Amino acid sequence: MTAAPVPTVDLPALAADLRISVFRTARRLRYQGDAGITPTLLAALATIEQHGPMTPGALAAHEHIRKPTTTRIVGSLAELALIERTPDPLDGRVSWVQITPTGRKLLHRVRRRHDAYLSDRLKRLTPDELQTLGNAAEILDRMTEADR
Amino acid sequence: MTAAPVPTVDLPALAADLRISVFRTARRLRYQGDAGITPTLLAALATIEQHGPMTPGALAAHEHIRKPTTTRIVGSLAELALIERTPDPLDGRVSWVQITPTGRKLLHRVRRRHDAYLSDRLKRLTPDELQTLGNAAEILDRMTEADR
DNA sequence: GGTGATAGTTAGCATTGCGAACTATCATGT
DNA sequence: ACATGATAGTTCGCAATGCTAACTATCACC
Repeated sequence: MTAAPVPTVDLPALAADLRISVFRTARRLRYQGDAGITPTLLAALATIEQHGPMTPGALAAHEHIRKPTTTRIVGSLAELALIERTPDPLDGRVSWVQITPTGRKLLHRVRRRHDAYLSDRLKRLTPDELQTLGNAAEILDRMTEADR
Repeated sequence: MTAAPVPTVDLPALAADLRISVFRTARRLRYQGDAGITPTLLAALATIEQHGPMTPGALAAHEHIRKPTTTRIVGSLAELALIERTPDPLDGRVSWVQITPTGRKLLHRVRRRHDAYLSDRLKRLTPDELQTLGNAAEILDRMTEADR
């Protein structure tokens, strides 16, 4: 299945294909996902764990979402006791959010066992294909991170 | 950049990573560029063009969406004059939708030049990385198509 | 002609993104 | 000290997009 090297890549075509593939896959994942947590919250929680304590503003920048959206996400995560908010002692405007043990546990549990839909489908792929998807995930992350 | 072959693939971890990456990328794409038609409508329109005249039910199956969602999408596309509905002459329950010249024009225009955001970012990648993304798109399509 | 299956619609809900406008706090210049 | 403007976060309301449940209309079949 490994295609021969391509001399010239058709960028617009790749862009169109990728857009539709990613969009459709995301739609499926949103509604097939179990995990007990929505993709939006999961992504935010993962970011908070990965970067340690951070302000809502920093979270917004990382997730590429606007501040009002962040407010709601942080509120939801806090209500689920997955994160904790503490006010900044020096600057009364800012607050800090960090993951709680509960949040960490959920995150790890989700990572380990709760992705049945996706895992089932991944199981049918070859190691090469899995490798490709892993690399692609990393590339997508880097790509969408690149404009700040 | 090409990682060494991995003996055992951590499937759940890959699933979690992929879920988050795809989700975040989709979110970025949804709110970037465009100006004219939403990703949902675009994907549906592309399917209708690709498969020729089809019933709303067939569209639902293809896009993996439910019938009420299809009703709304078809309604929106028809209102924009991008598709046309005609009743089935033999079966009073079914109707057929097909793309109009206007719809085809929009679709092609969008394909050609509306992906500036994505193309810009793709431009910064190496040919290897582009190849990986192209392969990944194909794998994702195959993977999400596989359960009907 | 009655019964159950099928195609599509309507109604209502939840999630998740946005922008505009607001509050509270801080920093700065006079 | 204090007005002015910048910054962090919130509230509000809107729009898109998915769902389920329940409905209508039509068909297929005995």
